[in-house]
Amino acid sequence: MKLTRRQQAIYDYLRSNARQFVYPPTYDELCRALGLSSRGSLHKHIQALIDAGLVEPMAGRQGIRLVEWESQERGIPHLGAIAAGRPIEAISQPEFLPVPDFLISQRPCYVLTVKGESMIEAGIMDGDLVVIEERSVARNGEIVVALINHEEATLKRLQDNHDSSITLLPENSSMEPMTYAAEQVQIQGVLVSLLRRY
Amino acid sequence: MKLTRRQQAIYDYLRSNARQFVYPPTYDELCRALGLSSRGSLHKHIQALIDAGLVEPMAGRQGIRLVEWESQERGIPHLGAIAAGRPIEAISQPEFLPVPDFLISQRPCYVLTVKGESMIEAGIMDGDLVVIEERSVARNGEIVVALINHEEATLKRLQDNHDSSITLLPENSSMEPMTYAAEQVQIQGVLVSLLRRY
DNA sequence: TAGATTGGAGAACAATAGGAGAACGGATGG
DNA sequence: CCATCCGTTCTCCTATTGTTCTCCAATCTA
Repeated sequence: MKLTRRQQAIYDYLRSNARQFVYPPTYDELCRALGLSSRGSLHKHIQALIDAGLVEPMAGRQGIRLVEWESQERGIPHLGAIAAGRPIEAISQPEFLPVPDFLISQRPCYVLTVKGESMIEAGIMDGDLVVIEERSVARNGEIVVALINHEEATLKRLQDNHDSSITLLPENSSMEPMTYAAEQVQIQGVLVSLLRRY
Repeated sequence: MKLTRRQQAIYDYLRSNARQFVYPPTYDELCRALGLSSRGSLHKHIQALIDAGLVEPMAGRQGIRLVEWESQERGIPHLGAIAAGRPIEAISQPEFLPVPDFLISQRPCYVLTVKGESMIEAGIMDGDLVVIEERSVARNGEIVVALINHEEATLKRLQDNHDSSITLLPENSSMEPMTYAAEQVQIQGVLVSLLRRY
């Protein structure tokens, strides 16, 4: 069964913001978060998600509400791999990693696998997992996921030149910094932590 | 069985404040702590937690109350900091970090904070947290916590020269490998993963 | 243009989660 | 034996929550 636009939006919201709610949200809370003023309206959408098997109601029939589909471990989605100069290589079905709280921020996060050596001098190696906070603005010096010309994604240190141009600095002395017009570069997230398995 | 909001909140409270109570708390004490004025109300919630197997009543049937369910994952102990050339600088009271399963090994592990830059070319920076598997033997090429002359601890890559001598390789081109007689070097653990906060 | 679909507002309803408070009975200590 | 303390059980109450309905606007579609 196919979802309507709004149903998809609500489902996406639940998936990416499940972590924000300490306890499973009530309809009222979701309404507020989604900008609705009627529980009845929400209920129709949620019901559609339940019918589609994407969400399930809480066991205790009331007082509390629904739960994310793969409820239990509210992990961070591992969305794919990022290699300098290419779009993010998405995994078809994101895997959810149980990243501990002290390695994530308050806002929605996701995990990417780093491909390549462009940040090697910042201690970010090929194959490392990076936790990225979803954000469209960043401060100078932060390491960001940037989308260039709406197609290439890359992980670089940000340098805002304050003249409508932005320079992305690799941390690899064999690579050159690249400067772009500000409108060519979109910030997609900011590095908050790093995980590496040996 | 899933918990209601209040049950979850009470359970969270018990988990995070278990240490405050020298003796297991009475219902009255819990009521005061939780802002309740009726033991009866509390009892309903506690009973739900008992049914869910999250808490169990004290053996001594009366006078005392419930006990934290011990099976909760405690996490990995953060034992202190390791700086090349010094003993491990222990924290007086180890903090337990909830490290996810995919970042630890089957055997006992602990966490150290890395001080210094001696492994910087292996992507291990000053301030990083390293998860170490407790082990007294290691293979060539593994990164190990080694104790030298029973006093200096250091994190280095291991090279067994197979002639009763061992070389510890820093990953920093401005530092020199050090070679020791095999009996001077004790392996204390092997690096299994790395965590870094930005 | 007419009908169907989608998305939302708001009222009304039934169920219960959550709490208050009283009472009971076992245990304990003097 | 009495005074307490403490877990337990009971009844009663209320605000909140999920649910169902009806009504309406905007958009899509034939």
